Amino acid sequence: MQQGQPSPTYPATLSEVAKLAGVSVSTASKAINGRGDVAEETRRRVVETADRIGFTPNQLARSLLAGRTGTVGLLTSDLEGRFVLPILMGAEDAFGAGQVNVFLCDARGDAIREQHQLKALLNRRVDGIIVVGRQTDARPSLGHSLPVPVVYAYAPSEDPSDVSLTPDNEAGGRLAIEHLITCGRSRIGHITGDPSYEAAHDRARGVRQALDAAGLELRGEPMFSEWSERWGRDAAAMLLDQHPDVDAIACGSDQIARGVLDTLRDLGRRVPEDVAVIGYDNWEVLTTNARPELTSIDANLQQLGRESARALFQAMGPSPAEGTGGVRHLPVRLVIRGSTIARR
Amino acid sequence: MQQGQPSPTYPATLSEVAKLAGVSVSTASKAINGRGDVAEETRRRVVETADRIGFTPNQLARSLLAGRTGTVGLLTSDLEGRFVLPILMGAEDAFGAGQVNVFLCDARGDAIREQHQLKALLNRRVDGIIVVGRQTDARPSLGHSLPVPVVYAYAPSEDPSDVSLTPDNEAGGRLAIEHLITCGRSRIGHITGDPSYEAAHDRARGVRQALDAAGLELRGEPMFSEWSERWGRDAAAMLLDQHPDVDAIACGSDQIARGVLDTLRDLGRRVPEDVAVIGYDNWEVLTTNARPELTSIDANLQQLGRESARALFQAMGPSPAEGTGGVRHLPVRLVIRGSTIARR
DNA sequence: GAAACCTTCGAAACCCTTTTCGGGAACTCT
DNA sequence: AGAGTTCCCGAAAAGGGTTTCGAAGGTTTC
Repeated sequence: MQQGQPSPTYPATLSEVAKLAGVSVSTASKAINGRGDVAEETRRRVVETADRIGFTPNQLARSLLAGRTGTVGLLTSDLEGRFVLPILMGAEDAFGAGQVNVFLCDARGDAIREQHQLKALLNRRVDGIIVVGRQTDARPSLGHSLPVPVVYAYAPSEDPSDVSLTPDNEAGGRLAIEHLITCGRSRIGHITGDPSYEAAHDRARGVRQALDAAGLELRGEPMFSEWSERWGRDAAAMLLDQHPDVDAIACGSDQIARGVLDTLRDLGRRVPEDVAVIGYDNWEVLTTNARPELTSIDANLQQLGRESARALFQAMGPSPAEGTGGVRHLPVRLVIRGSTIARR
Repeated sequence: MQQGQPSPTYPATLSEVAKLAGVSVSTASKAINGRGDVAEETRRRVVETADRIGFTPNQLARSLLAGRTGTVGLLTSDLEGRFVLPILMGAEDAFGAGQVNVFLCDARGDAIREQHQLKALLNRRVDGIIVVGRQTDARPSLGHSLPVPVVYAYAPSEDPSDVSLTPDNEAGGRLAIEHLITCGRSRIGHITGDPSYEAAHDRARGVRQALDAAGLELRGEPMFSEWSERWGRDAAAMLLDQHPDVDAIACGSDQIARGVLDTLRDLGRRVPEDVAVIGYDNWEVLTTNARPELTSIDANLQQLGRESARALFQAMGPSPAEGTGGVRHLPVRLVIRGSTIARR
């Protein structure tokens, strides 16, 4: 079935519309785009014809002429897409759906591949590029010899004259501790992840700052290892062994927090009555299914995406607004659930 | 700093290369693309010049002429990207990185928005479209009046003459049960998710088939509700209450399996010694951090992406190979971990 | 020496749309 | 009636590359 039937071809071209309407291509163009002087009757006839045969202008030809394509490249090395997808959605929002389309390229963490993808994007004449990393550690700049503006999201560029947007992890650490203090806690431990991630140190620094500000001391040292539930379980056991009096644990990720919750349950400590627990990332699949549900810090990634898109848009515009370079740290948000405040 | 310095412009055009090399544009084109008759010495000179000024052909112009753009649209309504990203990566693999670029559009589950995005993709003259759903339930076809081929991945099209690729959930259900039987289990329960998902029923059907084939009976009925840990916990409690003798539980998702594991632990049942547990999806963040690590069924999504890309490529080619329509169910894979076989 | 042939290069058309500019027709004013 | 306006419309160029075809020049053959 269906065979032999030629697949429909692309919509008619402007010249076909013009021929059918009995005008020249230039008149047809002007009639459709509402530009120039075209008699009302002619315009109506052209538009009608265009509608009838389903004419839509070829963006390729339009882009070639205009020098702008209305496309943006999203160059990522975030294999899982936990960061890149909210950012993509935010970008789509900011650009207005359908106005700008996004080429998504995954460099798989490979610098060679990244160069390759970059070149492909430039050959397609994208109007701008957003680079999304998978860590908040600074990454090498793509350089300033590119013909289009670049915005670095999540992972900032090493070059301070680039435009970078990244979540404010330090503020996140502070926010977590301030919340715990508000909940009446004072004997607080901190279990976090891989020490090779700057995010871990930034959050730990925020934790310290908030504790200092409140005149409190951390129970033990911040515990670094890896971003896993397993480590969360093990670390919680160690922490409770050395500091049995802790009444709150701030965690560097939701995964770690899940592990911490497991250990607390195993040891018969009630959450949040005996020990409050707060996670980080607000990864819903983990937070909303925990027992009890997990309070967490949300990095507002979709917002980050919107802001990145806005910054790029700004840089793509006619007046690129000098001096906007540097790393912008975007605010994070506390999401309160049952692991820090008992359900009434 | 940096201000006043004009941002670098796009690379030189072919005519500039031609002028510098002292030849015509047509000769330059032929020299660079290795076509036509060009003297070796001339070719060398042109290529050298092109390299020197960093010439790369403008894909827009090339596409306009060729009628093919080397771009593909990925139209998704999978908000979380759990399915779309492996598929995207598989597609990139199959196309060859840099050869084909992918426009990723998120329709947010809105049909109007989908039409909008579709139109935008067609105006950009994509060579083909992959539609990715977030469920394996059949979805409305985009129709056959499109100028480019369409492949439906994960969510098949309702129209059997469309090309659809989806994981074989029935086989997955069978595979899970066969594995449990191999592990020596015979008193098996099945806890699964939202009954409005066809995937839940397909998997349950596979479970039945494998049990029938082995002459076994399911303990109780398959339990449907939602794809959450919470439901997994509650359902496991109910199942163990009514059928205390179960020695294995097949779960409809990894989230449910995590909940089941929690309840088993609370009730003091050892896993896998007393009760074996198997999940579904092989969502690594959940499976590898469970206690014990969770055996699961992997839908091979990256493979699905590769196959989708291949199918699209085939359909995009000169001989679209009639009669390839219909739903292809791709094989799934068992990933064995500690929740079904005790560590030695 | 002329005819036939080969090699190499360039002019021009083409893809599709937008925009500029000029010209024709109708109309108004003196 | 002739000059000056106004109103529409179309020819042409531009954007950057590819391809076809013909021409120029040199070489071989009779």
